[in-house]
Amino acid sequence: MVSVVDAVPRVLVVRSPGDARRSELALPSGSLDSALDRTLELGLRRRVREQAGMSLRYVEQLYTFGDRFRVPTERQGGPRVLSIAYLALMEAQPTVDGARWVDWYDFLPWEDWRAGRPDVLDQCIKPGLSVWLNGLDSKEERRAIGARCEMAFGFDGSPWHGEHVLERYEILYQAALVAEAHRDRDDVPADVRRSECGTPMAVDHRRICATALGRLRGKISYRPLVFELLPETFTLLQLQQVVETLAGTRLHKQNFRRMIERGGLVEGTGQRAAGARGRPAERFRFRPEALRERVESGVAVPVVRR
Amino acid sequence: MVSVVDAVPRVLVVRSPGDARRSELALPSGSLDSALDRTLELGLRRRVREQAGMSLRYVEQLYTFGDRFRVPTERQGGPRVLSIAYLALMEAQPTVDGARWVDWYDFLPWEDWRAGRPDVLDQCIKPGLSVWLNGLDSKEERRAIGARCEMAFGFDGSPWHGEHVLERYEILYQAALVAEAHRDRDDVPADVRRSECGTPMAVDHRRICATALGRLRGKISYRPLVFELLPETFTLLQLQQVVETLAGTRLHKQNFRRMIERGGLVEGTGQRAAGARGRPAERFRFRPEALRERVESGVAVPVVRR
DNA sequence: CATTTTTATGCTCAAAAAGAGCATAAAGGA
DNA sequence: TCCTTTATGCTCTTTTTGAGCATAAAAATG
Repeated sequence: MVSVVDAVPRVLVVRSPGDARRSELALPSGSLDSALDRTLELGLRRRVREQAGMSLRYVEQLYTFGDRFRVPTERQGGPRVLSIAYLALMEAQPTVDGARWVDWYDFLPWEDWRAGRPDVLDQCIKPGLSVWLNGLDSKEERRAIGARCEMAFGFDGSPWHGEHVLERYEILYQAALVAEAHRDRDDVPADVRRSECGTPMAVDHRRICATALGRLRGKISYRPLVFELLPETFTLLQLQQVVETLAGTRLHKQNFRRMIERGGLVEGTGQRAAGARGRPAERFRFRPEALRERVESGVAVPVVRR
Repeated sequence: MVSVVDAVPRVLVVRSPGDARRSELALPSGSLDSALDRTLELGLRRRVREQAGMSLRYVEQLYTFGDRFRVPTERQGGPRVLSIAYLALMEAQPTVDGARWVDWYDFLPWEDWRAGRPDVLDQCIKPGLSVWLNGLDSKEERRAIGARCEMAFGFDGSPWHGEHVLERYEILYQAALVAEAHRDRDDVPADVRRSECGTPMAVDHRRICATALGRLRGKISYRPLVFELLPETFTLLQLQQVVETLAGTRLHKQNFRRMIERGGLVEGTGQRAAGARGRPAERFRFRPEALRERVESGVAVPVVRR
């Protein structure tokens, strides 16, 4: 469950059950009630309604995670657990009991380029990956994995691909630069406790967050998802900030406005927003009819039109 | 499992188990062996290796299907079945026993626009949907669903969106224009046996095919998936035909060539293809290093660059 | 063998879109 | 009043797209 407030992307987390000393931050979860739930998505909605009193609007299935020993109970002979992760977009709502909205980038700080290149990249990740690479046995492996790191993190002039979030997390996990790797694996020597990046989460929930952010970044450019995160009417600056927040980068204001307006996804209401700092902005609303008019985005697929 | 041969997209199907009279075409499937398989994907690969003697290259998780009564055994009190569908791309290989490569568009004929607007659209689908719409009770519902049909099938000037494959299948299923609807549901009067479109499949496998085609169409434009379906070296016409085959539409040859070459994803080998009809074409090969140089596709996300 | 057909490939031209930034408008605060 | 801040309009250049003409190099045809 994701929302955006004040230019901060927020994800709903709870304290993981279990003993308090080792309690970790976790995504809300629960098991499927075969008898009650006609579909997986309806089951999810029912659970959220009952437990958090919220009714979800936009929901999409993200990925099914099923690696062995993914959850600790499997190590003690428990059954194989499959987790079907869903992504829900919403306006922020007050939370009940243990649940909190937490800045998504607390968990993935290297993904936030809005204030320029994030410090953690040069302070922790680049040196950490170097150490890891040098520790690898085969020269061939060093070269291949080094290239993979370059591509993923945009080192040495490689471009940064916003949507490769999962790839970056996987690398950090393998390099034991996230705390979860130390927790889960035996092969990390205790003295190699390298600087760890970002706030850890329970089980593989940080991987799920990374999957979700990557999916979202890939999708905002060709699907009108952002409007799920905004109120009924909004200014173009609000819209821009939500996109910036998810994309993790700054946008060119005038050109953003031009594209939005040309796309026709949005229409002015004539009202202006009050209370802000400078000149008041016009309020816009999403125009779902636009979806019917819009043409294919068509990147690199030049169709013949007669 | 998908391959492309001679400009025909092919999907591997088997005869569904069960008694021969009611035998249907089905996608290959099997259940997870918790003990053997460390990850879901490895389990899939093992199964394909053992049962079909093929080793898969590109594999991606598609979707997890979990509606109640999706498989018939659930109606007789059987356990809830979750199916985690995967999409694999490969060069066509000889098949074993019951397995066959079947033209994907046999199952989804309305998706193939390569030879112009498919007949089935005007002959079956448009009239069939009209009958269905007129049979709906509320006027409001007729209007809303009518608009959804227009958008999905591009009636009345709405543009055709290649990747909305699943949406179209869902509509046809609800309108009982595919045989599966008659098989699964009780609410379809037997006398309303409207003309049915395409070859039916077992269980919800045609829905899975639709999901896969939609995913593939959405993804080919920004990920180099096509090369998984091609041999080591290939001509630009072959490459174009594979894209056309998946996109279900014709492309502009010269511009396609220009885009491919500008993208740098491909490099000439200097060899020329023999045996063809006209002037022999140069053979190209995929250039994975290009991924490192490529910039973001960036549709509608105008980043500020300093 | 000359001619036709077929496919490959190079190149041009106009229209549309993207990238960058200047200029003016309209508010609040010092 | 003047300064700061945000909104919005507009220009200008560079790229990218969409369309199609022209030529090259093979096989097919007569």
